[in-house]
Amino acid sequence: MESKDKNKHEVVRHILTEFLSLHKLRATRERFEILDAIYNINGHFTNDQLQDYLENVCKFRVSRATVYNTLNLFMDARLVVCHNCSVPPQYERALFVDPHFHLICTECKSMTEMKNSLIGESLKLVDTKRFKAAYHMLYVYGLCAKCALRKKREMKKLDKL
Amino acid sequence: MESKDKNKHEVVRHILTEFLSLHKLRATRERFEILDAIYNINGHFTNDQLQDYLENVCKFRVSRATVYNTLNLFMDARLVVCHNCSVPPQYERALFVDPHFHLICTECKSMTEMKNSLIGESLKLVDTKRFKAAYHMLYVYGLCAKCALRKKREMKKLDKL
DNA sequence: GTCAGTGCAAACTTTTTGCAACTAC
DNA sequence: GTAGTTGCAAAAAGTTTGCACTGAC
Repeated sequence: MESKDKNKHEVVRHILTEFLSLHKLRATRERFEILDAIYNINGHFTNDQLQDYLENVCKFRVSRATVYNTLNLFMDARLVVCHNCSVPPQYERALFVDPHFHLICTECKSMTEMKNSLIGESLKLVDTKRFKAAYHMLYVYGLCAKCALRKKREMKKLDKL
Repeated sequence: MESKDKNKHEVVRHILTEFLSLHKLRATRERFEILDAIYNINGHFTNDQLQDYLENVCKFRVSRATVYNTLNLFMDARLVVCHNCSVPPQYERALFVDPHFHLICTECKSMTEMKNSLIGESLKLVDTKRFKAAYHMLYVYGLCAKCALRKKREMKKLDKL
């Protein structure tokens, strides 16, 4: 593990420790193992994929319910964000990621990232009296290259009928 | 019904007719009743709420499966958009709505709208070669006023322990 | 007349819950 | 020791599917 990565893990573990202590919750091994796993995975993952990763890569068994519970806890702690655009939902770490938004294909439901630095500024306009904004998600829906091509072909076929 | 509203319904019915004909799908009564209902409802609605509205307000019985099927069809036709941020997902008409984005409370999951005219411009930058952008959704997560107050009180309570 | 679309119920997937056992504090 | 947390299995919630019937073309 690189020293930069080691530091990343230390930072998020510290945030979790603080959060647990502030909310009078317990520092269980499960919570820290799951946190480590999440900050080792690059990109998006589902509940199931996280459980598989824990079992196969980290050699750490957890129950499905605990993964659910822990992901919810981490979302409260702002350590993880959830993308509900697909079923099952996909999760992603909230810290140590470059600002980006998501391109979602309305056909195949695939989700890809695109780097972004523009939106953040506009959001400062959000009324802070009636709503305390913490973070935002921008989803751009459309067609990925593959599906756009396939759809074009299907349309041509229909025309010929 | 106002003449503006009547026109709105005619426009979306026409779009649906075109879409169905293009895709060799059938113009069933169900599809048009559901379309009318959607463009009468203001704001967001769930599958269930739509079915209730159809039954109680429109006096038109449809099966749950048909509501699911039809909403999926309307999403393909870009007549409806879906917000998956909550379970069950909420739908909203895609046309005849002012540009807006959504404020989602991470505590109570409530979703409110905020008018917006800024984001659209930035999106023109999305690479059109690899992804054909059609529309976008911006979700701002945070705390609604009610939950922010409640959380603040809870924190104070914890401090006293 | 044909076959896409619908209604209904059953099946399936995903998430939550209840309870006994465990363990952080 | 107490009570929060976990694992497991059962239940609940949400969505899809199979099949017989209906109705658009």
